[in-house]
Amino acid sequence: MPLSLHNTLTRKKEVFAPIDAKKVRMYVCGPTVYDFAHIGNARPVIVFDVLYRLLRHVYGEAHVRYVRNITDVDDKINAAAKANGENIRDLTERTAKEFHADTKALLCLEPDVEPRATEHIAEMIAMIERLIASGHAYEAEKHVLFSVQADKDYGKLSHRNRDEMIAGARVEVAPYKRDAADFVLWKPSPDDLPGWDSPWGRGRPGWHIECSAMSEKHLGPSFDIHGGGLDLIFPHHENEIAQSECAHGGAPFARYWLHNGFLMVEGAKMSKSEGNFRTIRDVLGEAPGEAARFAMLMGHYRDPLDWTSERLMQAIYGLDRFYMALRGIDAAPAAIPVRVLEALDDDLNTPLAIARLYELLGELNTANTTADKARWAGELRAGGLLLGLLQQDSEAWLQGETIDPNEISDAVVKRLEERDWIDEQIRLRLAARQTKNFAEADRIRTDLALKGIILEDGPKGTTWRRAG
RNA sequence: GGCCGGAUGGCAGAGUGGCUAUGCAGAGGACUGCAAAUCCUCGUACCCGAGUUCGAUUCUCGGUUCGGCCUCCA
Repeated sequence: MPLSLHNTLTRKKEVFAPIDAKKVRMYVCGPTVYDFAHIGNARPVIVFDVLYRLLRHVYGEAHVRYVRNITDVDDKINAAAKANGENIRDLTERTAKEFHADTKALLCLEPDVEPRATEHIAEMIAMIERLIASGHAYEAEKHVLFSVQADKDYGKLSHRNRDEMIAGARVEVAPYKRDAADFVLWKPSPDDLPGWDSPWGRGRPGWHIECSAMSEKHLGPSFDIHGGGLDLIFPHHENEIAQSECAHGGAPFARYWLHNGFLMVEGAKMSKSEGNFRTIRDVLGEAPGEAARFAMLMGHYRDPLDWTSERLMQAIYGLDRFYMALRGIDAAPAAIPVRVLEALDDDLNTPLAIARLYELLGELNTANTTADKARWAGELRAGGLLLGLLQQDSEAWLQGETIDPNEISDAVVKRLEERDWIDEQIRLRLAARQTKNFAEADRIRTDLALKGIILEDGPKGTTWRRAG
């Protein structure tokens, strides 16, 4: 079954066919680095990571190029830097670093290229000049504006026409605009804000132009997939299309547009005033990154997703079951199971893919022979691969984070001591059981349970894990 | 006001014009010194109304409701 993706451009599911199968190209709008990323920002990062993994599987790792930008020039950044009295550059560097730590914890692969807006100012200026030359943009009072009337295709992504846009009550018409729908490509910067010399004076770019300039540089004028949040369809992506296609003499920009749905927290829209604002860092304090990732993929990427503690608990419990079943089994190498691939091929149906993983779990748990167990464990591991799940060691998941012996710290020493202590308790309990002193054995079990350690007696001896 | 997307059992969440989703929770059973894990068995479903059809949760229309976007804001 071929890979099919829902294309916002046509509002239909279409079979995916890249321009060049040897060079599949994807661009995803990345973060504006002014503060910790929130859990809503994590959604596209995880979703498109799954798509990236899938594309690499289908076309080969060397034949996929994934570009995700970092917006490091923006009015929100300027405002945030002013608010904390921080140097703008320091703020963007620090925030970008935190973002990388977050994505790593969420088990996302790094994009092939992560261009920054401030490093592509020259490309943006060049593109703006081309737009002016071709009559699609004009200068007015040190601003450069894109002329919507000059683009007959304007509105094809969001499916709205110019009149409908003007009908919106919230349009504010700047006096220098020829048309209310025109948007800024370049605007003047005062001395206390970031700015670059340009043919129109010292200034900074408008929001949309960076993606057009960076995608052109790193992927070429036409490429395969462009992704981002649903809220970016209009105006951001619509304007990107306008800029790029007009700058490229009408050559089609991205062919498949993918948009992930919105995220709510505990049934309500996430906002600082509601008190339910949740950063990725907050979530990582509540659960391991793999659980957050699993929780995110439990919903289909285009549907709204309600981020609740209940969902996170279910994800943790689900991973507990998978890793418990995989524990102690030497998984046989396996290809990605067809049933999982099929689910993902159908417009990234991750909830169905997860259901298929549960089917494999059932097979594993009911397998009778060592060979069968090895086989199903292998399929399960392989099935988790494209989802970025089930790749770690079972003990590491069940007993807490892995301990890096190279990292000597009080915390690590304490954890190692705790492990020795637990092993000792298990030995004592075993001795008690052998003399049928069950009261003592149960006392040890209860004692550990109170500390969140669950003992499990198996045919090969007693193992332990932390309670979810 | 305009454009768009949802609505499935207690919860999460797939899918289909007639036939088991899957997971959690719940009920019963097996196994077990206890526990954990696992296995087996069992309820409860497709927002409302009309239409198309032999038959609709699945298609069409209308309604209700939730959510998103409507210009510098992820």
